[in-house]
Amino acid sequence: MTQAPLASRPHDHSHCVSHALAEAEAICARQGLRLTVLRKRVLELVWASHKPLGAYDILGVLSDEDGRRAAPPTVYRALDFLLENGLVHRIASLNAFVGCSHPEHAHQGQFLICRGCNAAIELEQATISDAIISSAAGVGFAVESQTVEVVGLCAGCRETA
Amino acid sequence: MTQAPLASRPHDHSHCVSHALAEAEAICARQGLRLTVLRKRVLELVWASHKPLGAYDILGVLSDEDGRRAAPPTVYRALDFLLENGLVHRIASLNAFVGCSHPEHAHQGQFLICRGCNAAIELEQATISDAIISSAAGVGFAVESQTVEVVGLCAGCRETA
DNA sequence: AGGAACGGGTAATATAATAACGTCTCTCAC
DNA sequence: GTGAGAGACGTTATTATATTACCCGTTCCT
Repeated sequence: MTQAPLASRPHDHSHCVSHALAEAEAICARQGLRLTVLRKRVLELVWASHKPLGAYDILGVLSDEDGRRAAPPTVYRALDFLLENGLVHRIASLNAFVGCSHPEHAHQGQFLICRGCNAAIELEQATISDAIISSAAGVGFAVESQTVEVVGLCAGCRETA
Repeated sequence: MTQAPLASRPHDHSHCVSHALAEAEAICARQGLRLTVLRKRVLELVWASHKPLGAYDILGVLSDEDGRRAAPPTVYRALDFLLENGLVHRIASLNAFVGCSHPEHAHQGQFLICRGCNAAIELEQATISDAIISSAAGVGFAVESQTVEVVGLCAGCRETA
């Protein structure tokens, strides 16, 4: 049994944030991408917790914090950039966004979403994607992208309950 | 290799529709549920093809066909009923609905969505859900519901391409 | 300097879903 | 049979999510 992921247990969360930002800087520098102030701020907000955050929540914070009421495209453009470059994931079943735990390499996220604490735990299990790919192949279907989003209770919330 | 599912190859689709409606009637009768005219019509529309259909598409058809402009709650209530009773599935990544191929028993659908023809092929593979459940268990997470939605190309569209 | 590419502001609109309230019609106990 | 309650559905309004179109300024390249 592997160690439970950080998202599902108490931890010094500021490490997550600073680590994610530093990694984003490094990746963008390496690939010649511009991590602008806005994009960095949006990434920071998404990483503010392990709970997926809606675009309009981000919009609300941005609007509050600098007085100027930000408009949707501002946030969606930043999110598009972050998505395209693998720095955040979109959770389709929640219409929300969460920081990517492993931005250093391309991958499809698999998410465990706790209905107790709302945290999204990112997995990257070959057993799951392999099962999907081979089941699909069995009916002649060629997989290009996968969405795996699971709702349930994380270890912490199960104890509490 | 199992036989390719109907959704992914040419077939007499009217059989799908009449079979689905008959099965829905039977299930509702058995469980004392009321498959009203509206609910039946919505189910029929969802089954009109194997392509997931948006709530507002359904709304459009209903409005057109009987002159009275139907309102969103009309459709959403019918869809809620059909979802609760396992007669249709919702595809979160498309905000759309598709007829359930196996309404006779409760299950979570797994979907292969073809980006060529837009058809959604429903799977029910234990290998996939088992992989998910055991990966989740590995981090102490108890699964309650799964969303598995895969985009790619179906057998027919691969040939064509 | 000229101009393409990019980032981002702004207004409007599209798309998806829900809330709140009213009415009608069953059904069932009495 | 009648009235109370439940369920189905109409109607209006509102909220939530996302995109389009257009503009402007900066940067970078030549």
